Amino acid sequence: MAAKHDELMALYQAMLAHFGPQRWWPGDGPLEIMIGAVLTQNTNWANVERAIANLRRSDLIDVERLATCSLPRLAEIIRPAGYFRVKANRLHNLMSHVWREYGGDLEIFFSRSVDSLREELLSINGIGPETADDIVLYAAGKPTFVVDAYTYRVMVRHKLIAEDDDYHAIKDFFESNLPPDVPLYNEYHALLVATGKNYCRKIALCDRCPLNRFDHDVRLPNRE
DNA sequence: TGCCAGGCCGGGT
DNA sequence: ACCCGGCATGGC
Repeated sequence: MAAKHDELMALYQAMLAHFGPQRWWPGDGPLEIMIGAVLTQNTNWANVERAIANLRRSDLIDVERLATCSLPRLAEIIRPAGYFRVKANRLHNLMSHVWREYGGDLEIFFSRSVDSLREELLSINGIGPETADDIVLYAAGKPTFVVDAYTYRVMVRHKLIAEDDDYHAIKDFFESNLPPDVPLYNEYHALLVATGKNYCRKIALCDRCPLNRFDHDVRLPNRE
């Protein structure tokens, strides 16, 4: 436990020293964070920002209006985010749930244990483990560790996890070796994203990838 | 020009 | 229990 904790903190400090504080989530308020979490599924954040700007222009940063907006109209508004018909459904599912069950009151929705909130989010069609954890950590401000493609890429590259570890195994590795500290989980995930963007995508090619320079530039722990 | 981006679901084996 | 195709825009 202690050894893994130290390695994880060394990685954290290396990333922080190189990239500086990321100050996530790059969105305004809990509701926009929830919206962004859905829209950014497998999608570049720049496109998500356009979609959110459209929602603002249409005065749709609102649980009730999102829950009652027609799907074709919602889809057209979020078009720049890609997968727009799928995401219109997912956004609608999420907002309808919060509207129906909590009258759109996020404070009430978030007033429960991490596990209870996470399970409830996962029960909504279109909300998978990463989107649920994004919402729990960044919108609700509760300690859950977010795992995504960049997390996997960085952690496998440094042999801190196995290639066939699944979402829960990776999440559990962090949570078992770090204290449940919200600011730490927040910044850690954001730094993994900043770092992961600079790693080549195909692990098999990594040894010859020029971006391996980050092993030295950043002085990330590099276990051979 | 083709590849990539902060997933998730549903159907087939 | 896996494996896979589908979903889609915009930037480099």
